Amino acid sequence: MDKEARLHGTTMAEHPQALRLWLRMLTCTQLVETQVRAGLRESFASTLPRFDLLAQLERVPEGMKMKDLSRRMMVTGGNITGITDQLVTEGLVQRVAVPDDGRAFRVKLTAKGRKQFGAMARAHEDWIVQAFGSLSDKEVSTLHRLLGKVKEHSHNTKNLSTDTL
Amino acid sequence: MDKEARLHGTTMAEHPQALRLWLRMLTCTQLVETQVRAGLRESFASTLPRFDLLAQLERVPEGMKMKDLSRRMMVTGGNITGITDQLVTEGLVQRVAVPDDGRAFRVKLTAKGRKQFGAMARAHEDWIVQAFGSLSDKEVSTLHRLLGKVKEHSHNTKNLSTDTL
DNA sequence: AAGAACTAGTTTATGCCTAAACTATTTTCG
DNA sequence: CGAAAATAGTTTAGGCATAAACTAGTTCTT
Repeated sequence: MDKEARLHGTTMAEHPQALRLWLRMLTCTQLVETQVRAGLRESFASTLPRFDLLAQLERVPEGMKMKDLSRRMMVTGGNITGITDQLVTEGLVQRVAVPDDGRAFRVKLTAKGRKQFGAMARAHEDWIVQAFGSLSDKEVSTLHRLLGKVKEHSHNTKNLSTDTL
Repeated sequence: MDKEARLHGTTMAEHPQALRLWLRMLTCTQLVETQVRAGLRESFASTLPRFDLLAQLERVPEGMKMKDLSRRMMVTGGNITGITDQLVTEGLVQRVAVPDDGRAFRVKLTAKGRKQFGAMARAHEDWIVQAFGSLSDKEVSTLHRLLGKVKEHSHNTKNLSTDTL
C-alpha cells in the first residue's frame, strides 16, 4: 500500500498532508515569533530567550538551578550560561550558591528583574492574544488539544529513530 | 470589561488560553525541529536551513534569485548569502549571473544537489509523517485549517503594532 | 544625461543555538 | 576508604539569525 505509492514515484508530487501541515506550522510559529521578538527589542531592548528565562523564574521565588532551566527551556546548558550572564549584567537575576551542592547555582529574579518582567509579560500577553485573535475560543481550545497530542506523541517516541535492534 | 480584569490584578494568574496555546505550539515546533535537525545532521551531515534552501530550488530548474529565497524562507538577506556559500562549497548549488541585471544571481541546484536533496527529502518526509503520526487525517486537516487562519491574520496585521497616528 | 532613489547582494557586529570537550564537585560502589 | 561514574556548570568551535551599514548596479525624475 505505502510501497505502491513509492513505486509510482509520485511521492514528491503528493506532498502528504503531514508535510503541508508541518510547513504551515513552521510558518505560523515564525510569524508570531518575529512579531514578539520585534516587540521585545523595540519596547524593552530585550530578546525572546531572556524573556523566556525570566518567565521561568517568575513563579519560583527561591529560584531555579541552571540545569532545570535548561530542561524547562529545552535548550542546551551552555546556552543557559550565556543568557544568565546577560541577565546578571542587566541586574535582572542573580546567581546564588546552593548550600549542599558546591557545583550548582540557584538563579533568582532580583527586585528589578521582577518589575521588569511584569511589564514585559503584560505586553507579551497582548501580542499573543492579538496573534491568535482570529480564532474563536472553541478553535483555540481545539488547536490546543490537537497540539497536545502531537506533543505527547513526540515525547513518547524520542530517540527511537534508529532502533533497529 | 477587559479593564476590570486588569484592575483586579489577576491577569498573570489567568494565563489566557491564547498564551497557553502559544507556549504549546512553540514546544511542538521545537520538538519536531530538534528531531529533524538531528536526522539531517546524523544521516546527511547537513542542517535545516540548508535543506530548506535546497527544497526551495527543487521545483524551479532555472533557479531563484537570492532575494526571492530570502522572501520565501522568511529570513534576512545576509543569511541567504551564508547558506548559499556553504552549499556552493559542498557543490550542491551554483550561482549563475542574471543577464539583464548585473546585481543579481540565480541560484540553481547542481546535478549532485538534486540527487542529494532527493535522498534528504525522502527521509525528511518520513520523519514528519512520524511526528504527526498520532493524528487522524481529519485532525491533520483541522489543524491545517486553523493554522491557516492564524497565518492569514498575521499577514494582515503586520506592522500595525504602533499605529496610533 | 545626471543626480537621487531604489534594489540585489554582501559584510559586520552581536546574540542564540548546538555538540562536544573541559573543570570541578558529588555520588556510587568495589 | 578511594577509584570510577555521574552531575552542574562553563568553554569552545561552528552555524544561523538579526539589524544595520556598505557596494555596486538599476531605475526614476527632471
